[in-house]
Amino acid sequence: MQPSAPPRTYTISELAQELEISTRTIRFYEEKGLISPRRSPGNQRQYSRRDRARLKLILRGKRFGYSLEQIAEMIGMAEVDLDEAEQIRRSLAYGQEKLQEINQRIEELRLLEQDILAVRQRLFDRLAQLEGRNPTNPKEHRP
Amino acid sequence: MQPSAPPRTYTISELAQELEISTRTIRFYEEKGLISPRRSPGNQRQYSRRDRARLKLILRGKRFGYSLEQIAEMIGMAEVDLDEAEQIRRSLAYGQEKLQEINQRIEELRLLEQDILAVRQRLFDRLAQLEGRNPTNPKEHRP
DNA sequence: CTTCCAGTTGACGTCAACGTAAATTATGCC
DNA sequence: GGCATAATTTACGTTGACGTCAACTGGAAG
Repeated sequence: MQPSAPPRTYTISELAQELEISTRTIRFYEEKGLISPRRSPGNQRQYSRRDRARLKLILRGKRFGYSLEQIAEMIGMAEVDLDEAEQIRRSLAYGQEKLQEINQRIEELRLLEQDILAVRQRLFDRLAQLEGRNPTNPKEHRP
Repeated sequence: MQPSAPPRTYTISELAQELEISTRTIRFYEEKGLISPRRSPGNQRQYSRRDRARLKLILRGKRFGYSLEQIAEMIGMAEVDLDEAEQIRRSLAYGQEKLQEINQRIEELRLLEQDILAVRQRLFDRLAQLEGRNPTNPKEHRP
């Protein structure tokens, strides 16, 4: 048999470029305990596919207004002073909540859509009014 | 005919309480040009139903990670130095983009859901492993 | 009119989430 | 080895989004 296939790794700048964030940001996430990549013999960070997926999750969470702290909880990094099994149970429960939140958020997006549609409607009406009043001259106002 | 019905107004603290934000926050949004409530003879802010709806929109936008600046654009307060019609056209175009963004975001929420489900799956497996391995544990499964 | 609470305008403080700069070390390539 | 890139740590700076405090004013209840 062959030795296990070489798991593809990424450098920090590769990921930074692909995900369109700075290396500083990635290191910052590590400071906050959101990721913990392996290190090379020369102490350089080596990111696995899993690390990459996690970064994507973080960014996705951010785009929805979650704070890094909330994201950390979501991933299950909190409550480190519990025994592992209990820690996992808590994380599972937390994740359950988050899943429900997501469905609520989808509903909210629909509401946001309605809001924007309402604003558009008003703008549209106002525009028709403006243009309807001055069929020939786009700028003239009352003398 | 009756004189126009008295349009219901709100004080700043009423809104703050209802929307669960501070009065400071509301005034801050005004500083940033996001709302411009009328003033009473005594110079106190009077919020209309429209103002209230706008605040809700702002908060909703925030929950999805939009910055106040982006929200301002969304509402159509930018580019004040254009003539009104052109300004409205821009705002309409911008709104169109936002509507598309919203659909993308709904898709993204589905992805986020998948991410979390994946994390959960791993945690779940790990938990089963832990409990399966520990014979003193009440939840023993092995024969 | 006084009292008292709600509201107003500054001005300064704070905290999260990075940016930036400097000094040092690794890695890839000739 | 020698050189140019790229990475690492440390430290300080910045920006957005408010919080907090102070000094003042408005309004209505007694």
